[in-house]
Amino acid sequence: MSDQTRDLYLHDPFRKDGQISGIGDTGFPFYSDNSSMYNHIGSSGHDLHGFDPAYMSFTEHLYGSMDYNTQASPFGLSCTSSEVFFSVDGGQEVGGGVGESVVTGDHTPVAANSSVSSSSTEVGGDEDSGKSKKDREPKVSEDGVESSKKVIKPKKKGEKRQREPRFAFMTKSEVDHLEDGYRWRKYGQKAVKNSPYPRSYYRCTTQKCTVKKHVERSFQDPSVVITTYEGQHNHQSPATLRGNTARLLAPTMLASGLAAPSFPQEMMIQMPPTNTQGHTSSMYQQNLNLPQQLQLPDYGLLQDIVHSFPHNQQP
DNA sequence: CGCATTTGACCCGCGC
DNA sequence: GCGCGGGTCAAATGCG
Repeated sequence: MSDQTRDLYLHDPFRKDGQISGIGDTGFPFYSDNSSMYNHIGSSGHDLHGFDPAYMSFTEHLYGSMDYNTQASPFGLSCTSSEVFFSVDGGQEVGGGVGESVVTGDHTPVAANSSVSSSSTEVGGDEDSGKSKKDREPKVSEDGVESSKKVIKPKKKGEKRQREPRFAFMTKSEVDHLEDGYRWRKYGQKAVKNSPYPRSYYRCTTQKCTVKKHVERSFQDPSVVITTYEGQHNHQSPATLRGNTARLLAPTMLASGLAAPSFPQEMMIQMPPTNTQGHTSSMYQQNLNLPQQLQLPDYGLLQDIVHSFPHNQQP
């Protein structure tokens, strides 16, 4: 292959339809809307500089309006500081798919733009999306003997597997699995190509909740954990039920523009300051992938944040 | 004992 | 069509 850098992107969990999303030097994969307002970021080479302002705005707003004492952090993660890089895969089909990827120096991950073109409009599906493999049934031979191996569930042809909207963000943390107020069960782990660190797959343990997330560590910057959420909780966070109601932003909402938010508001609820496990999580906002017609519900903070970004998405 | 994690195998989509 | 990589399943195992 011509360039090694490209190889780094191969493990991009967001890669879809052959398109590779950009990744910063931490290997963080981002979907980004090519038509988004951050394209300039992607083309500035060492983009930290180019992106910094937006990044600062984002975090500043976060902490400006958030009760920092609660150690609240976006996404309800127990983090103490917050540099957050996150990206959303809203599943919106975006015209023109020229992706740009950026590699930056040092360990500051930087957004890279690429086309999102997330194939299937991910939003369309309800809870069943992404479950195409779910209905596996034990293979039973004609005489009723179950074959040892797993089986294929009947699935309609041409029925493309749909995915829930996803968003990802990076967190500087020593622990892989960040506490976010929900209960998760790990259901798989896979080695990530070109990375010494495995990716872990978690599923919300609440019944009927189909939210999943994967967590992997950046191989470029092992201190950075990349968390990708997929789906929408249909229940309240256990933390919430325990009486914690500090509100946080929903990245989802940022992502949104989506027909339906990927996450309920509960997602923004902060849980108790649980960062006792050594997260130093600073979260890096890497790439905000805002749809053009961003419709912001009444999430004041969110609006602030959004407004802090360059305004070239105005019609 | 019940629940969570580990882990190898399998399925699927995609690129070649 | 084949191979690869991502994602998921489920039996085995571990733990409180």
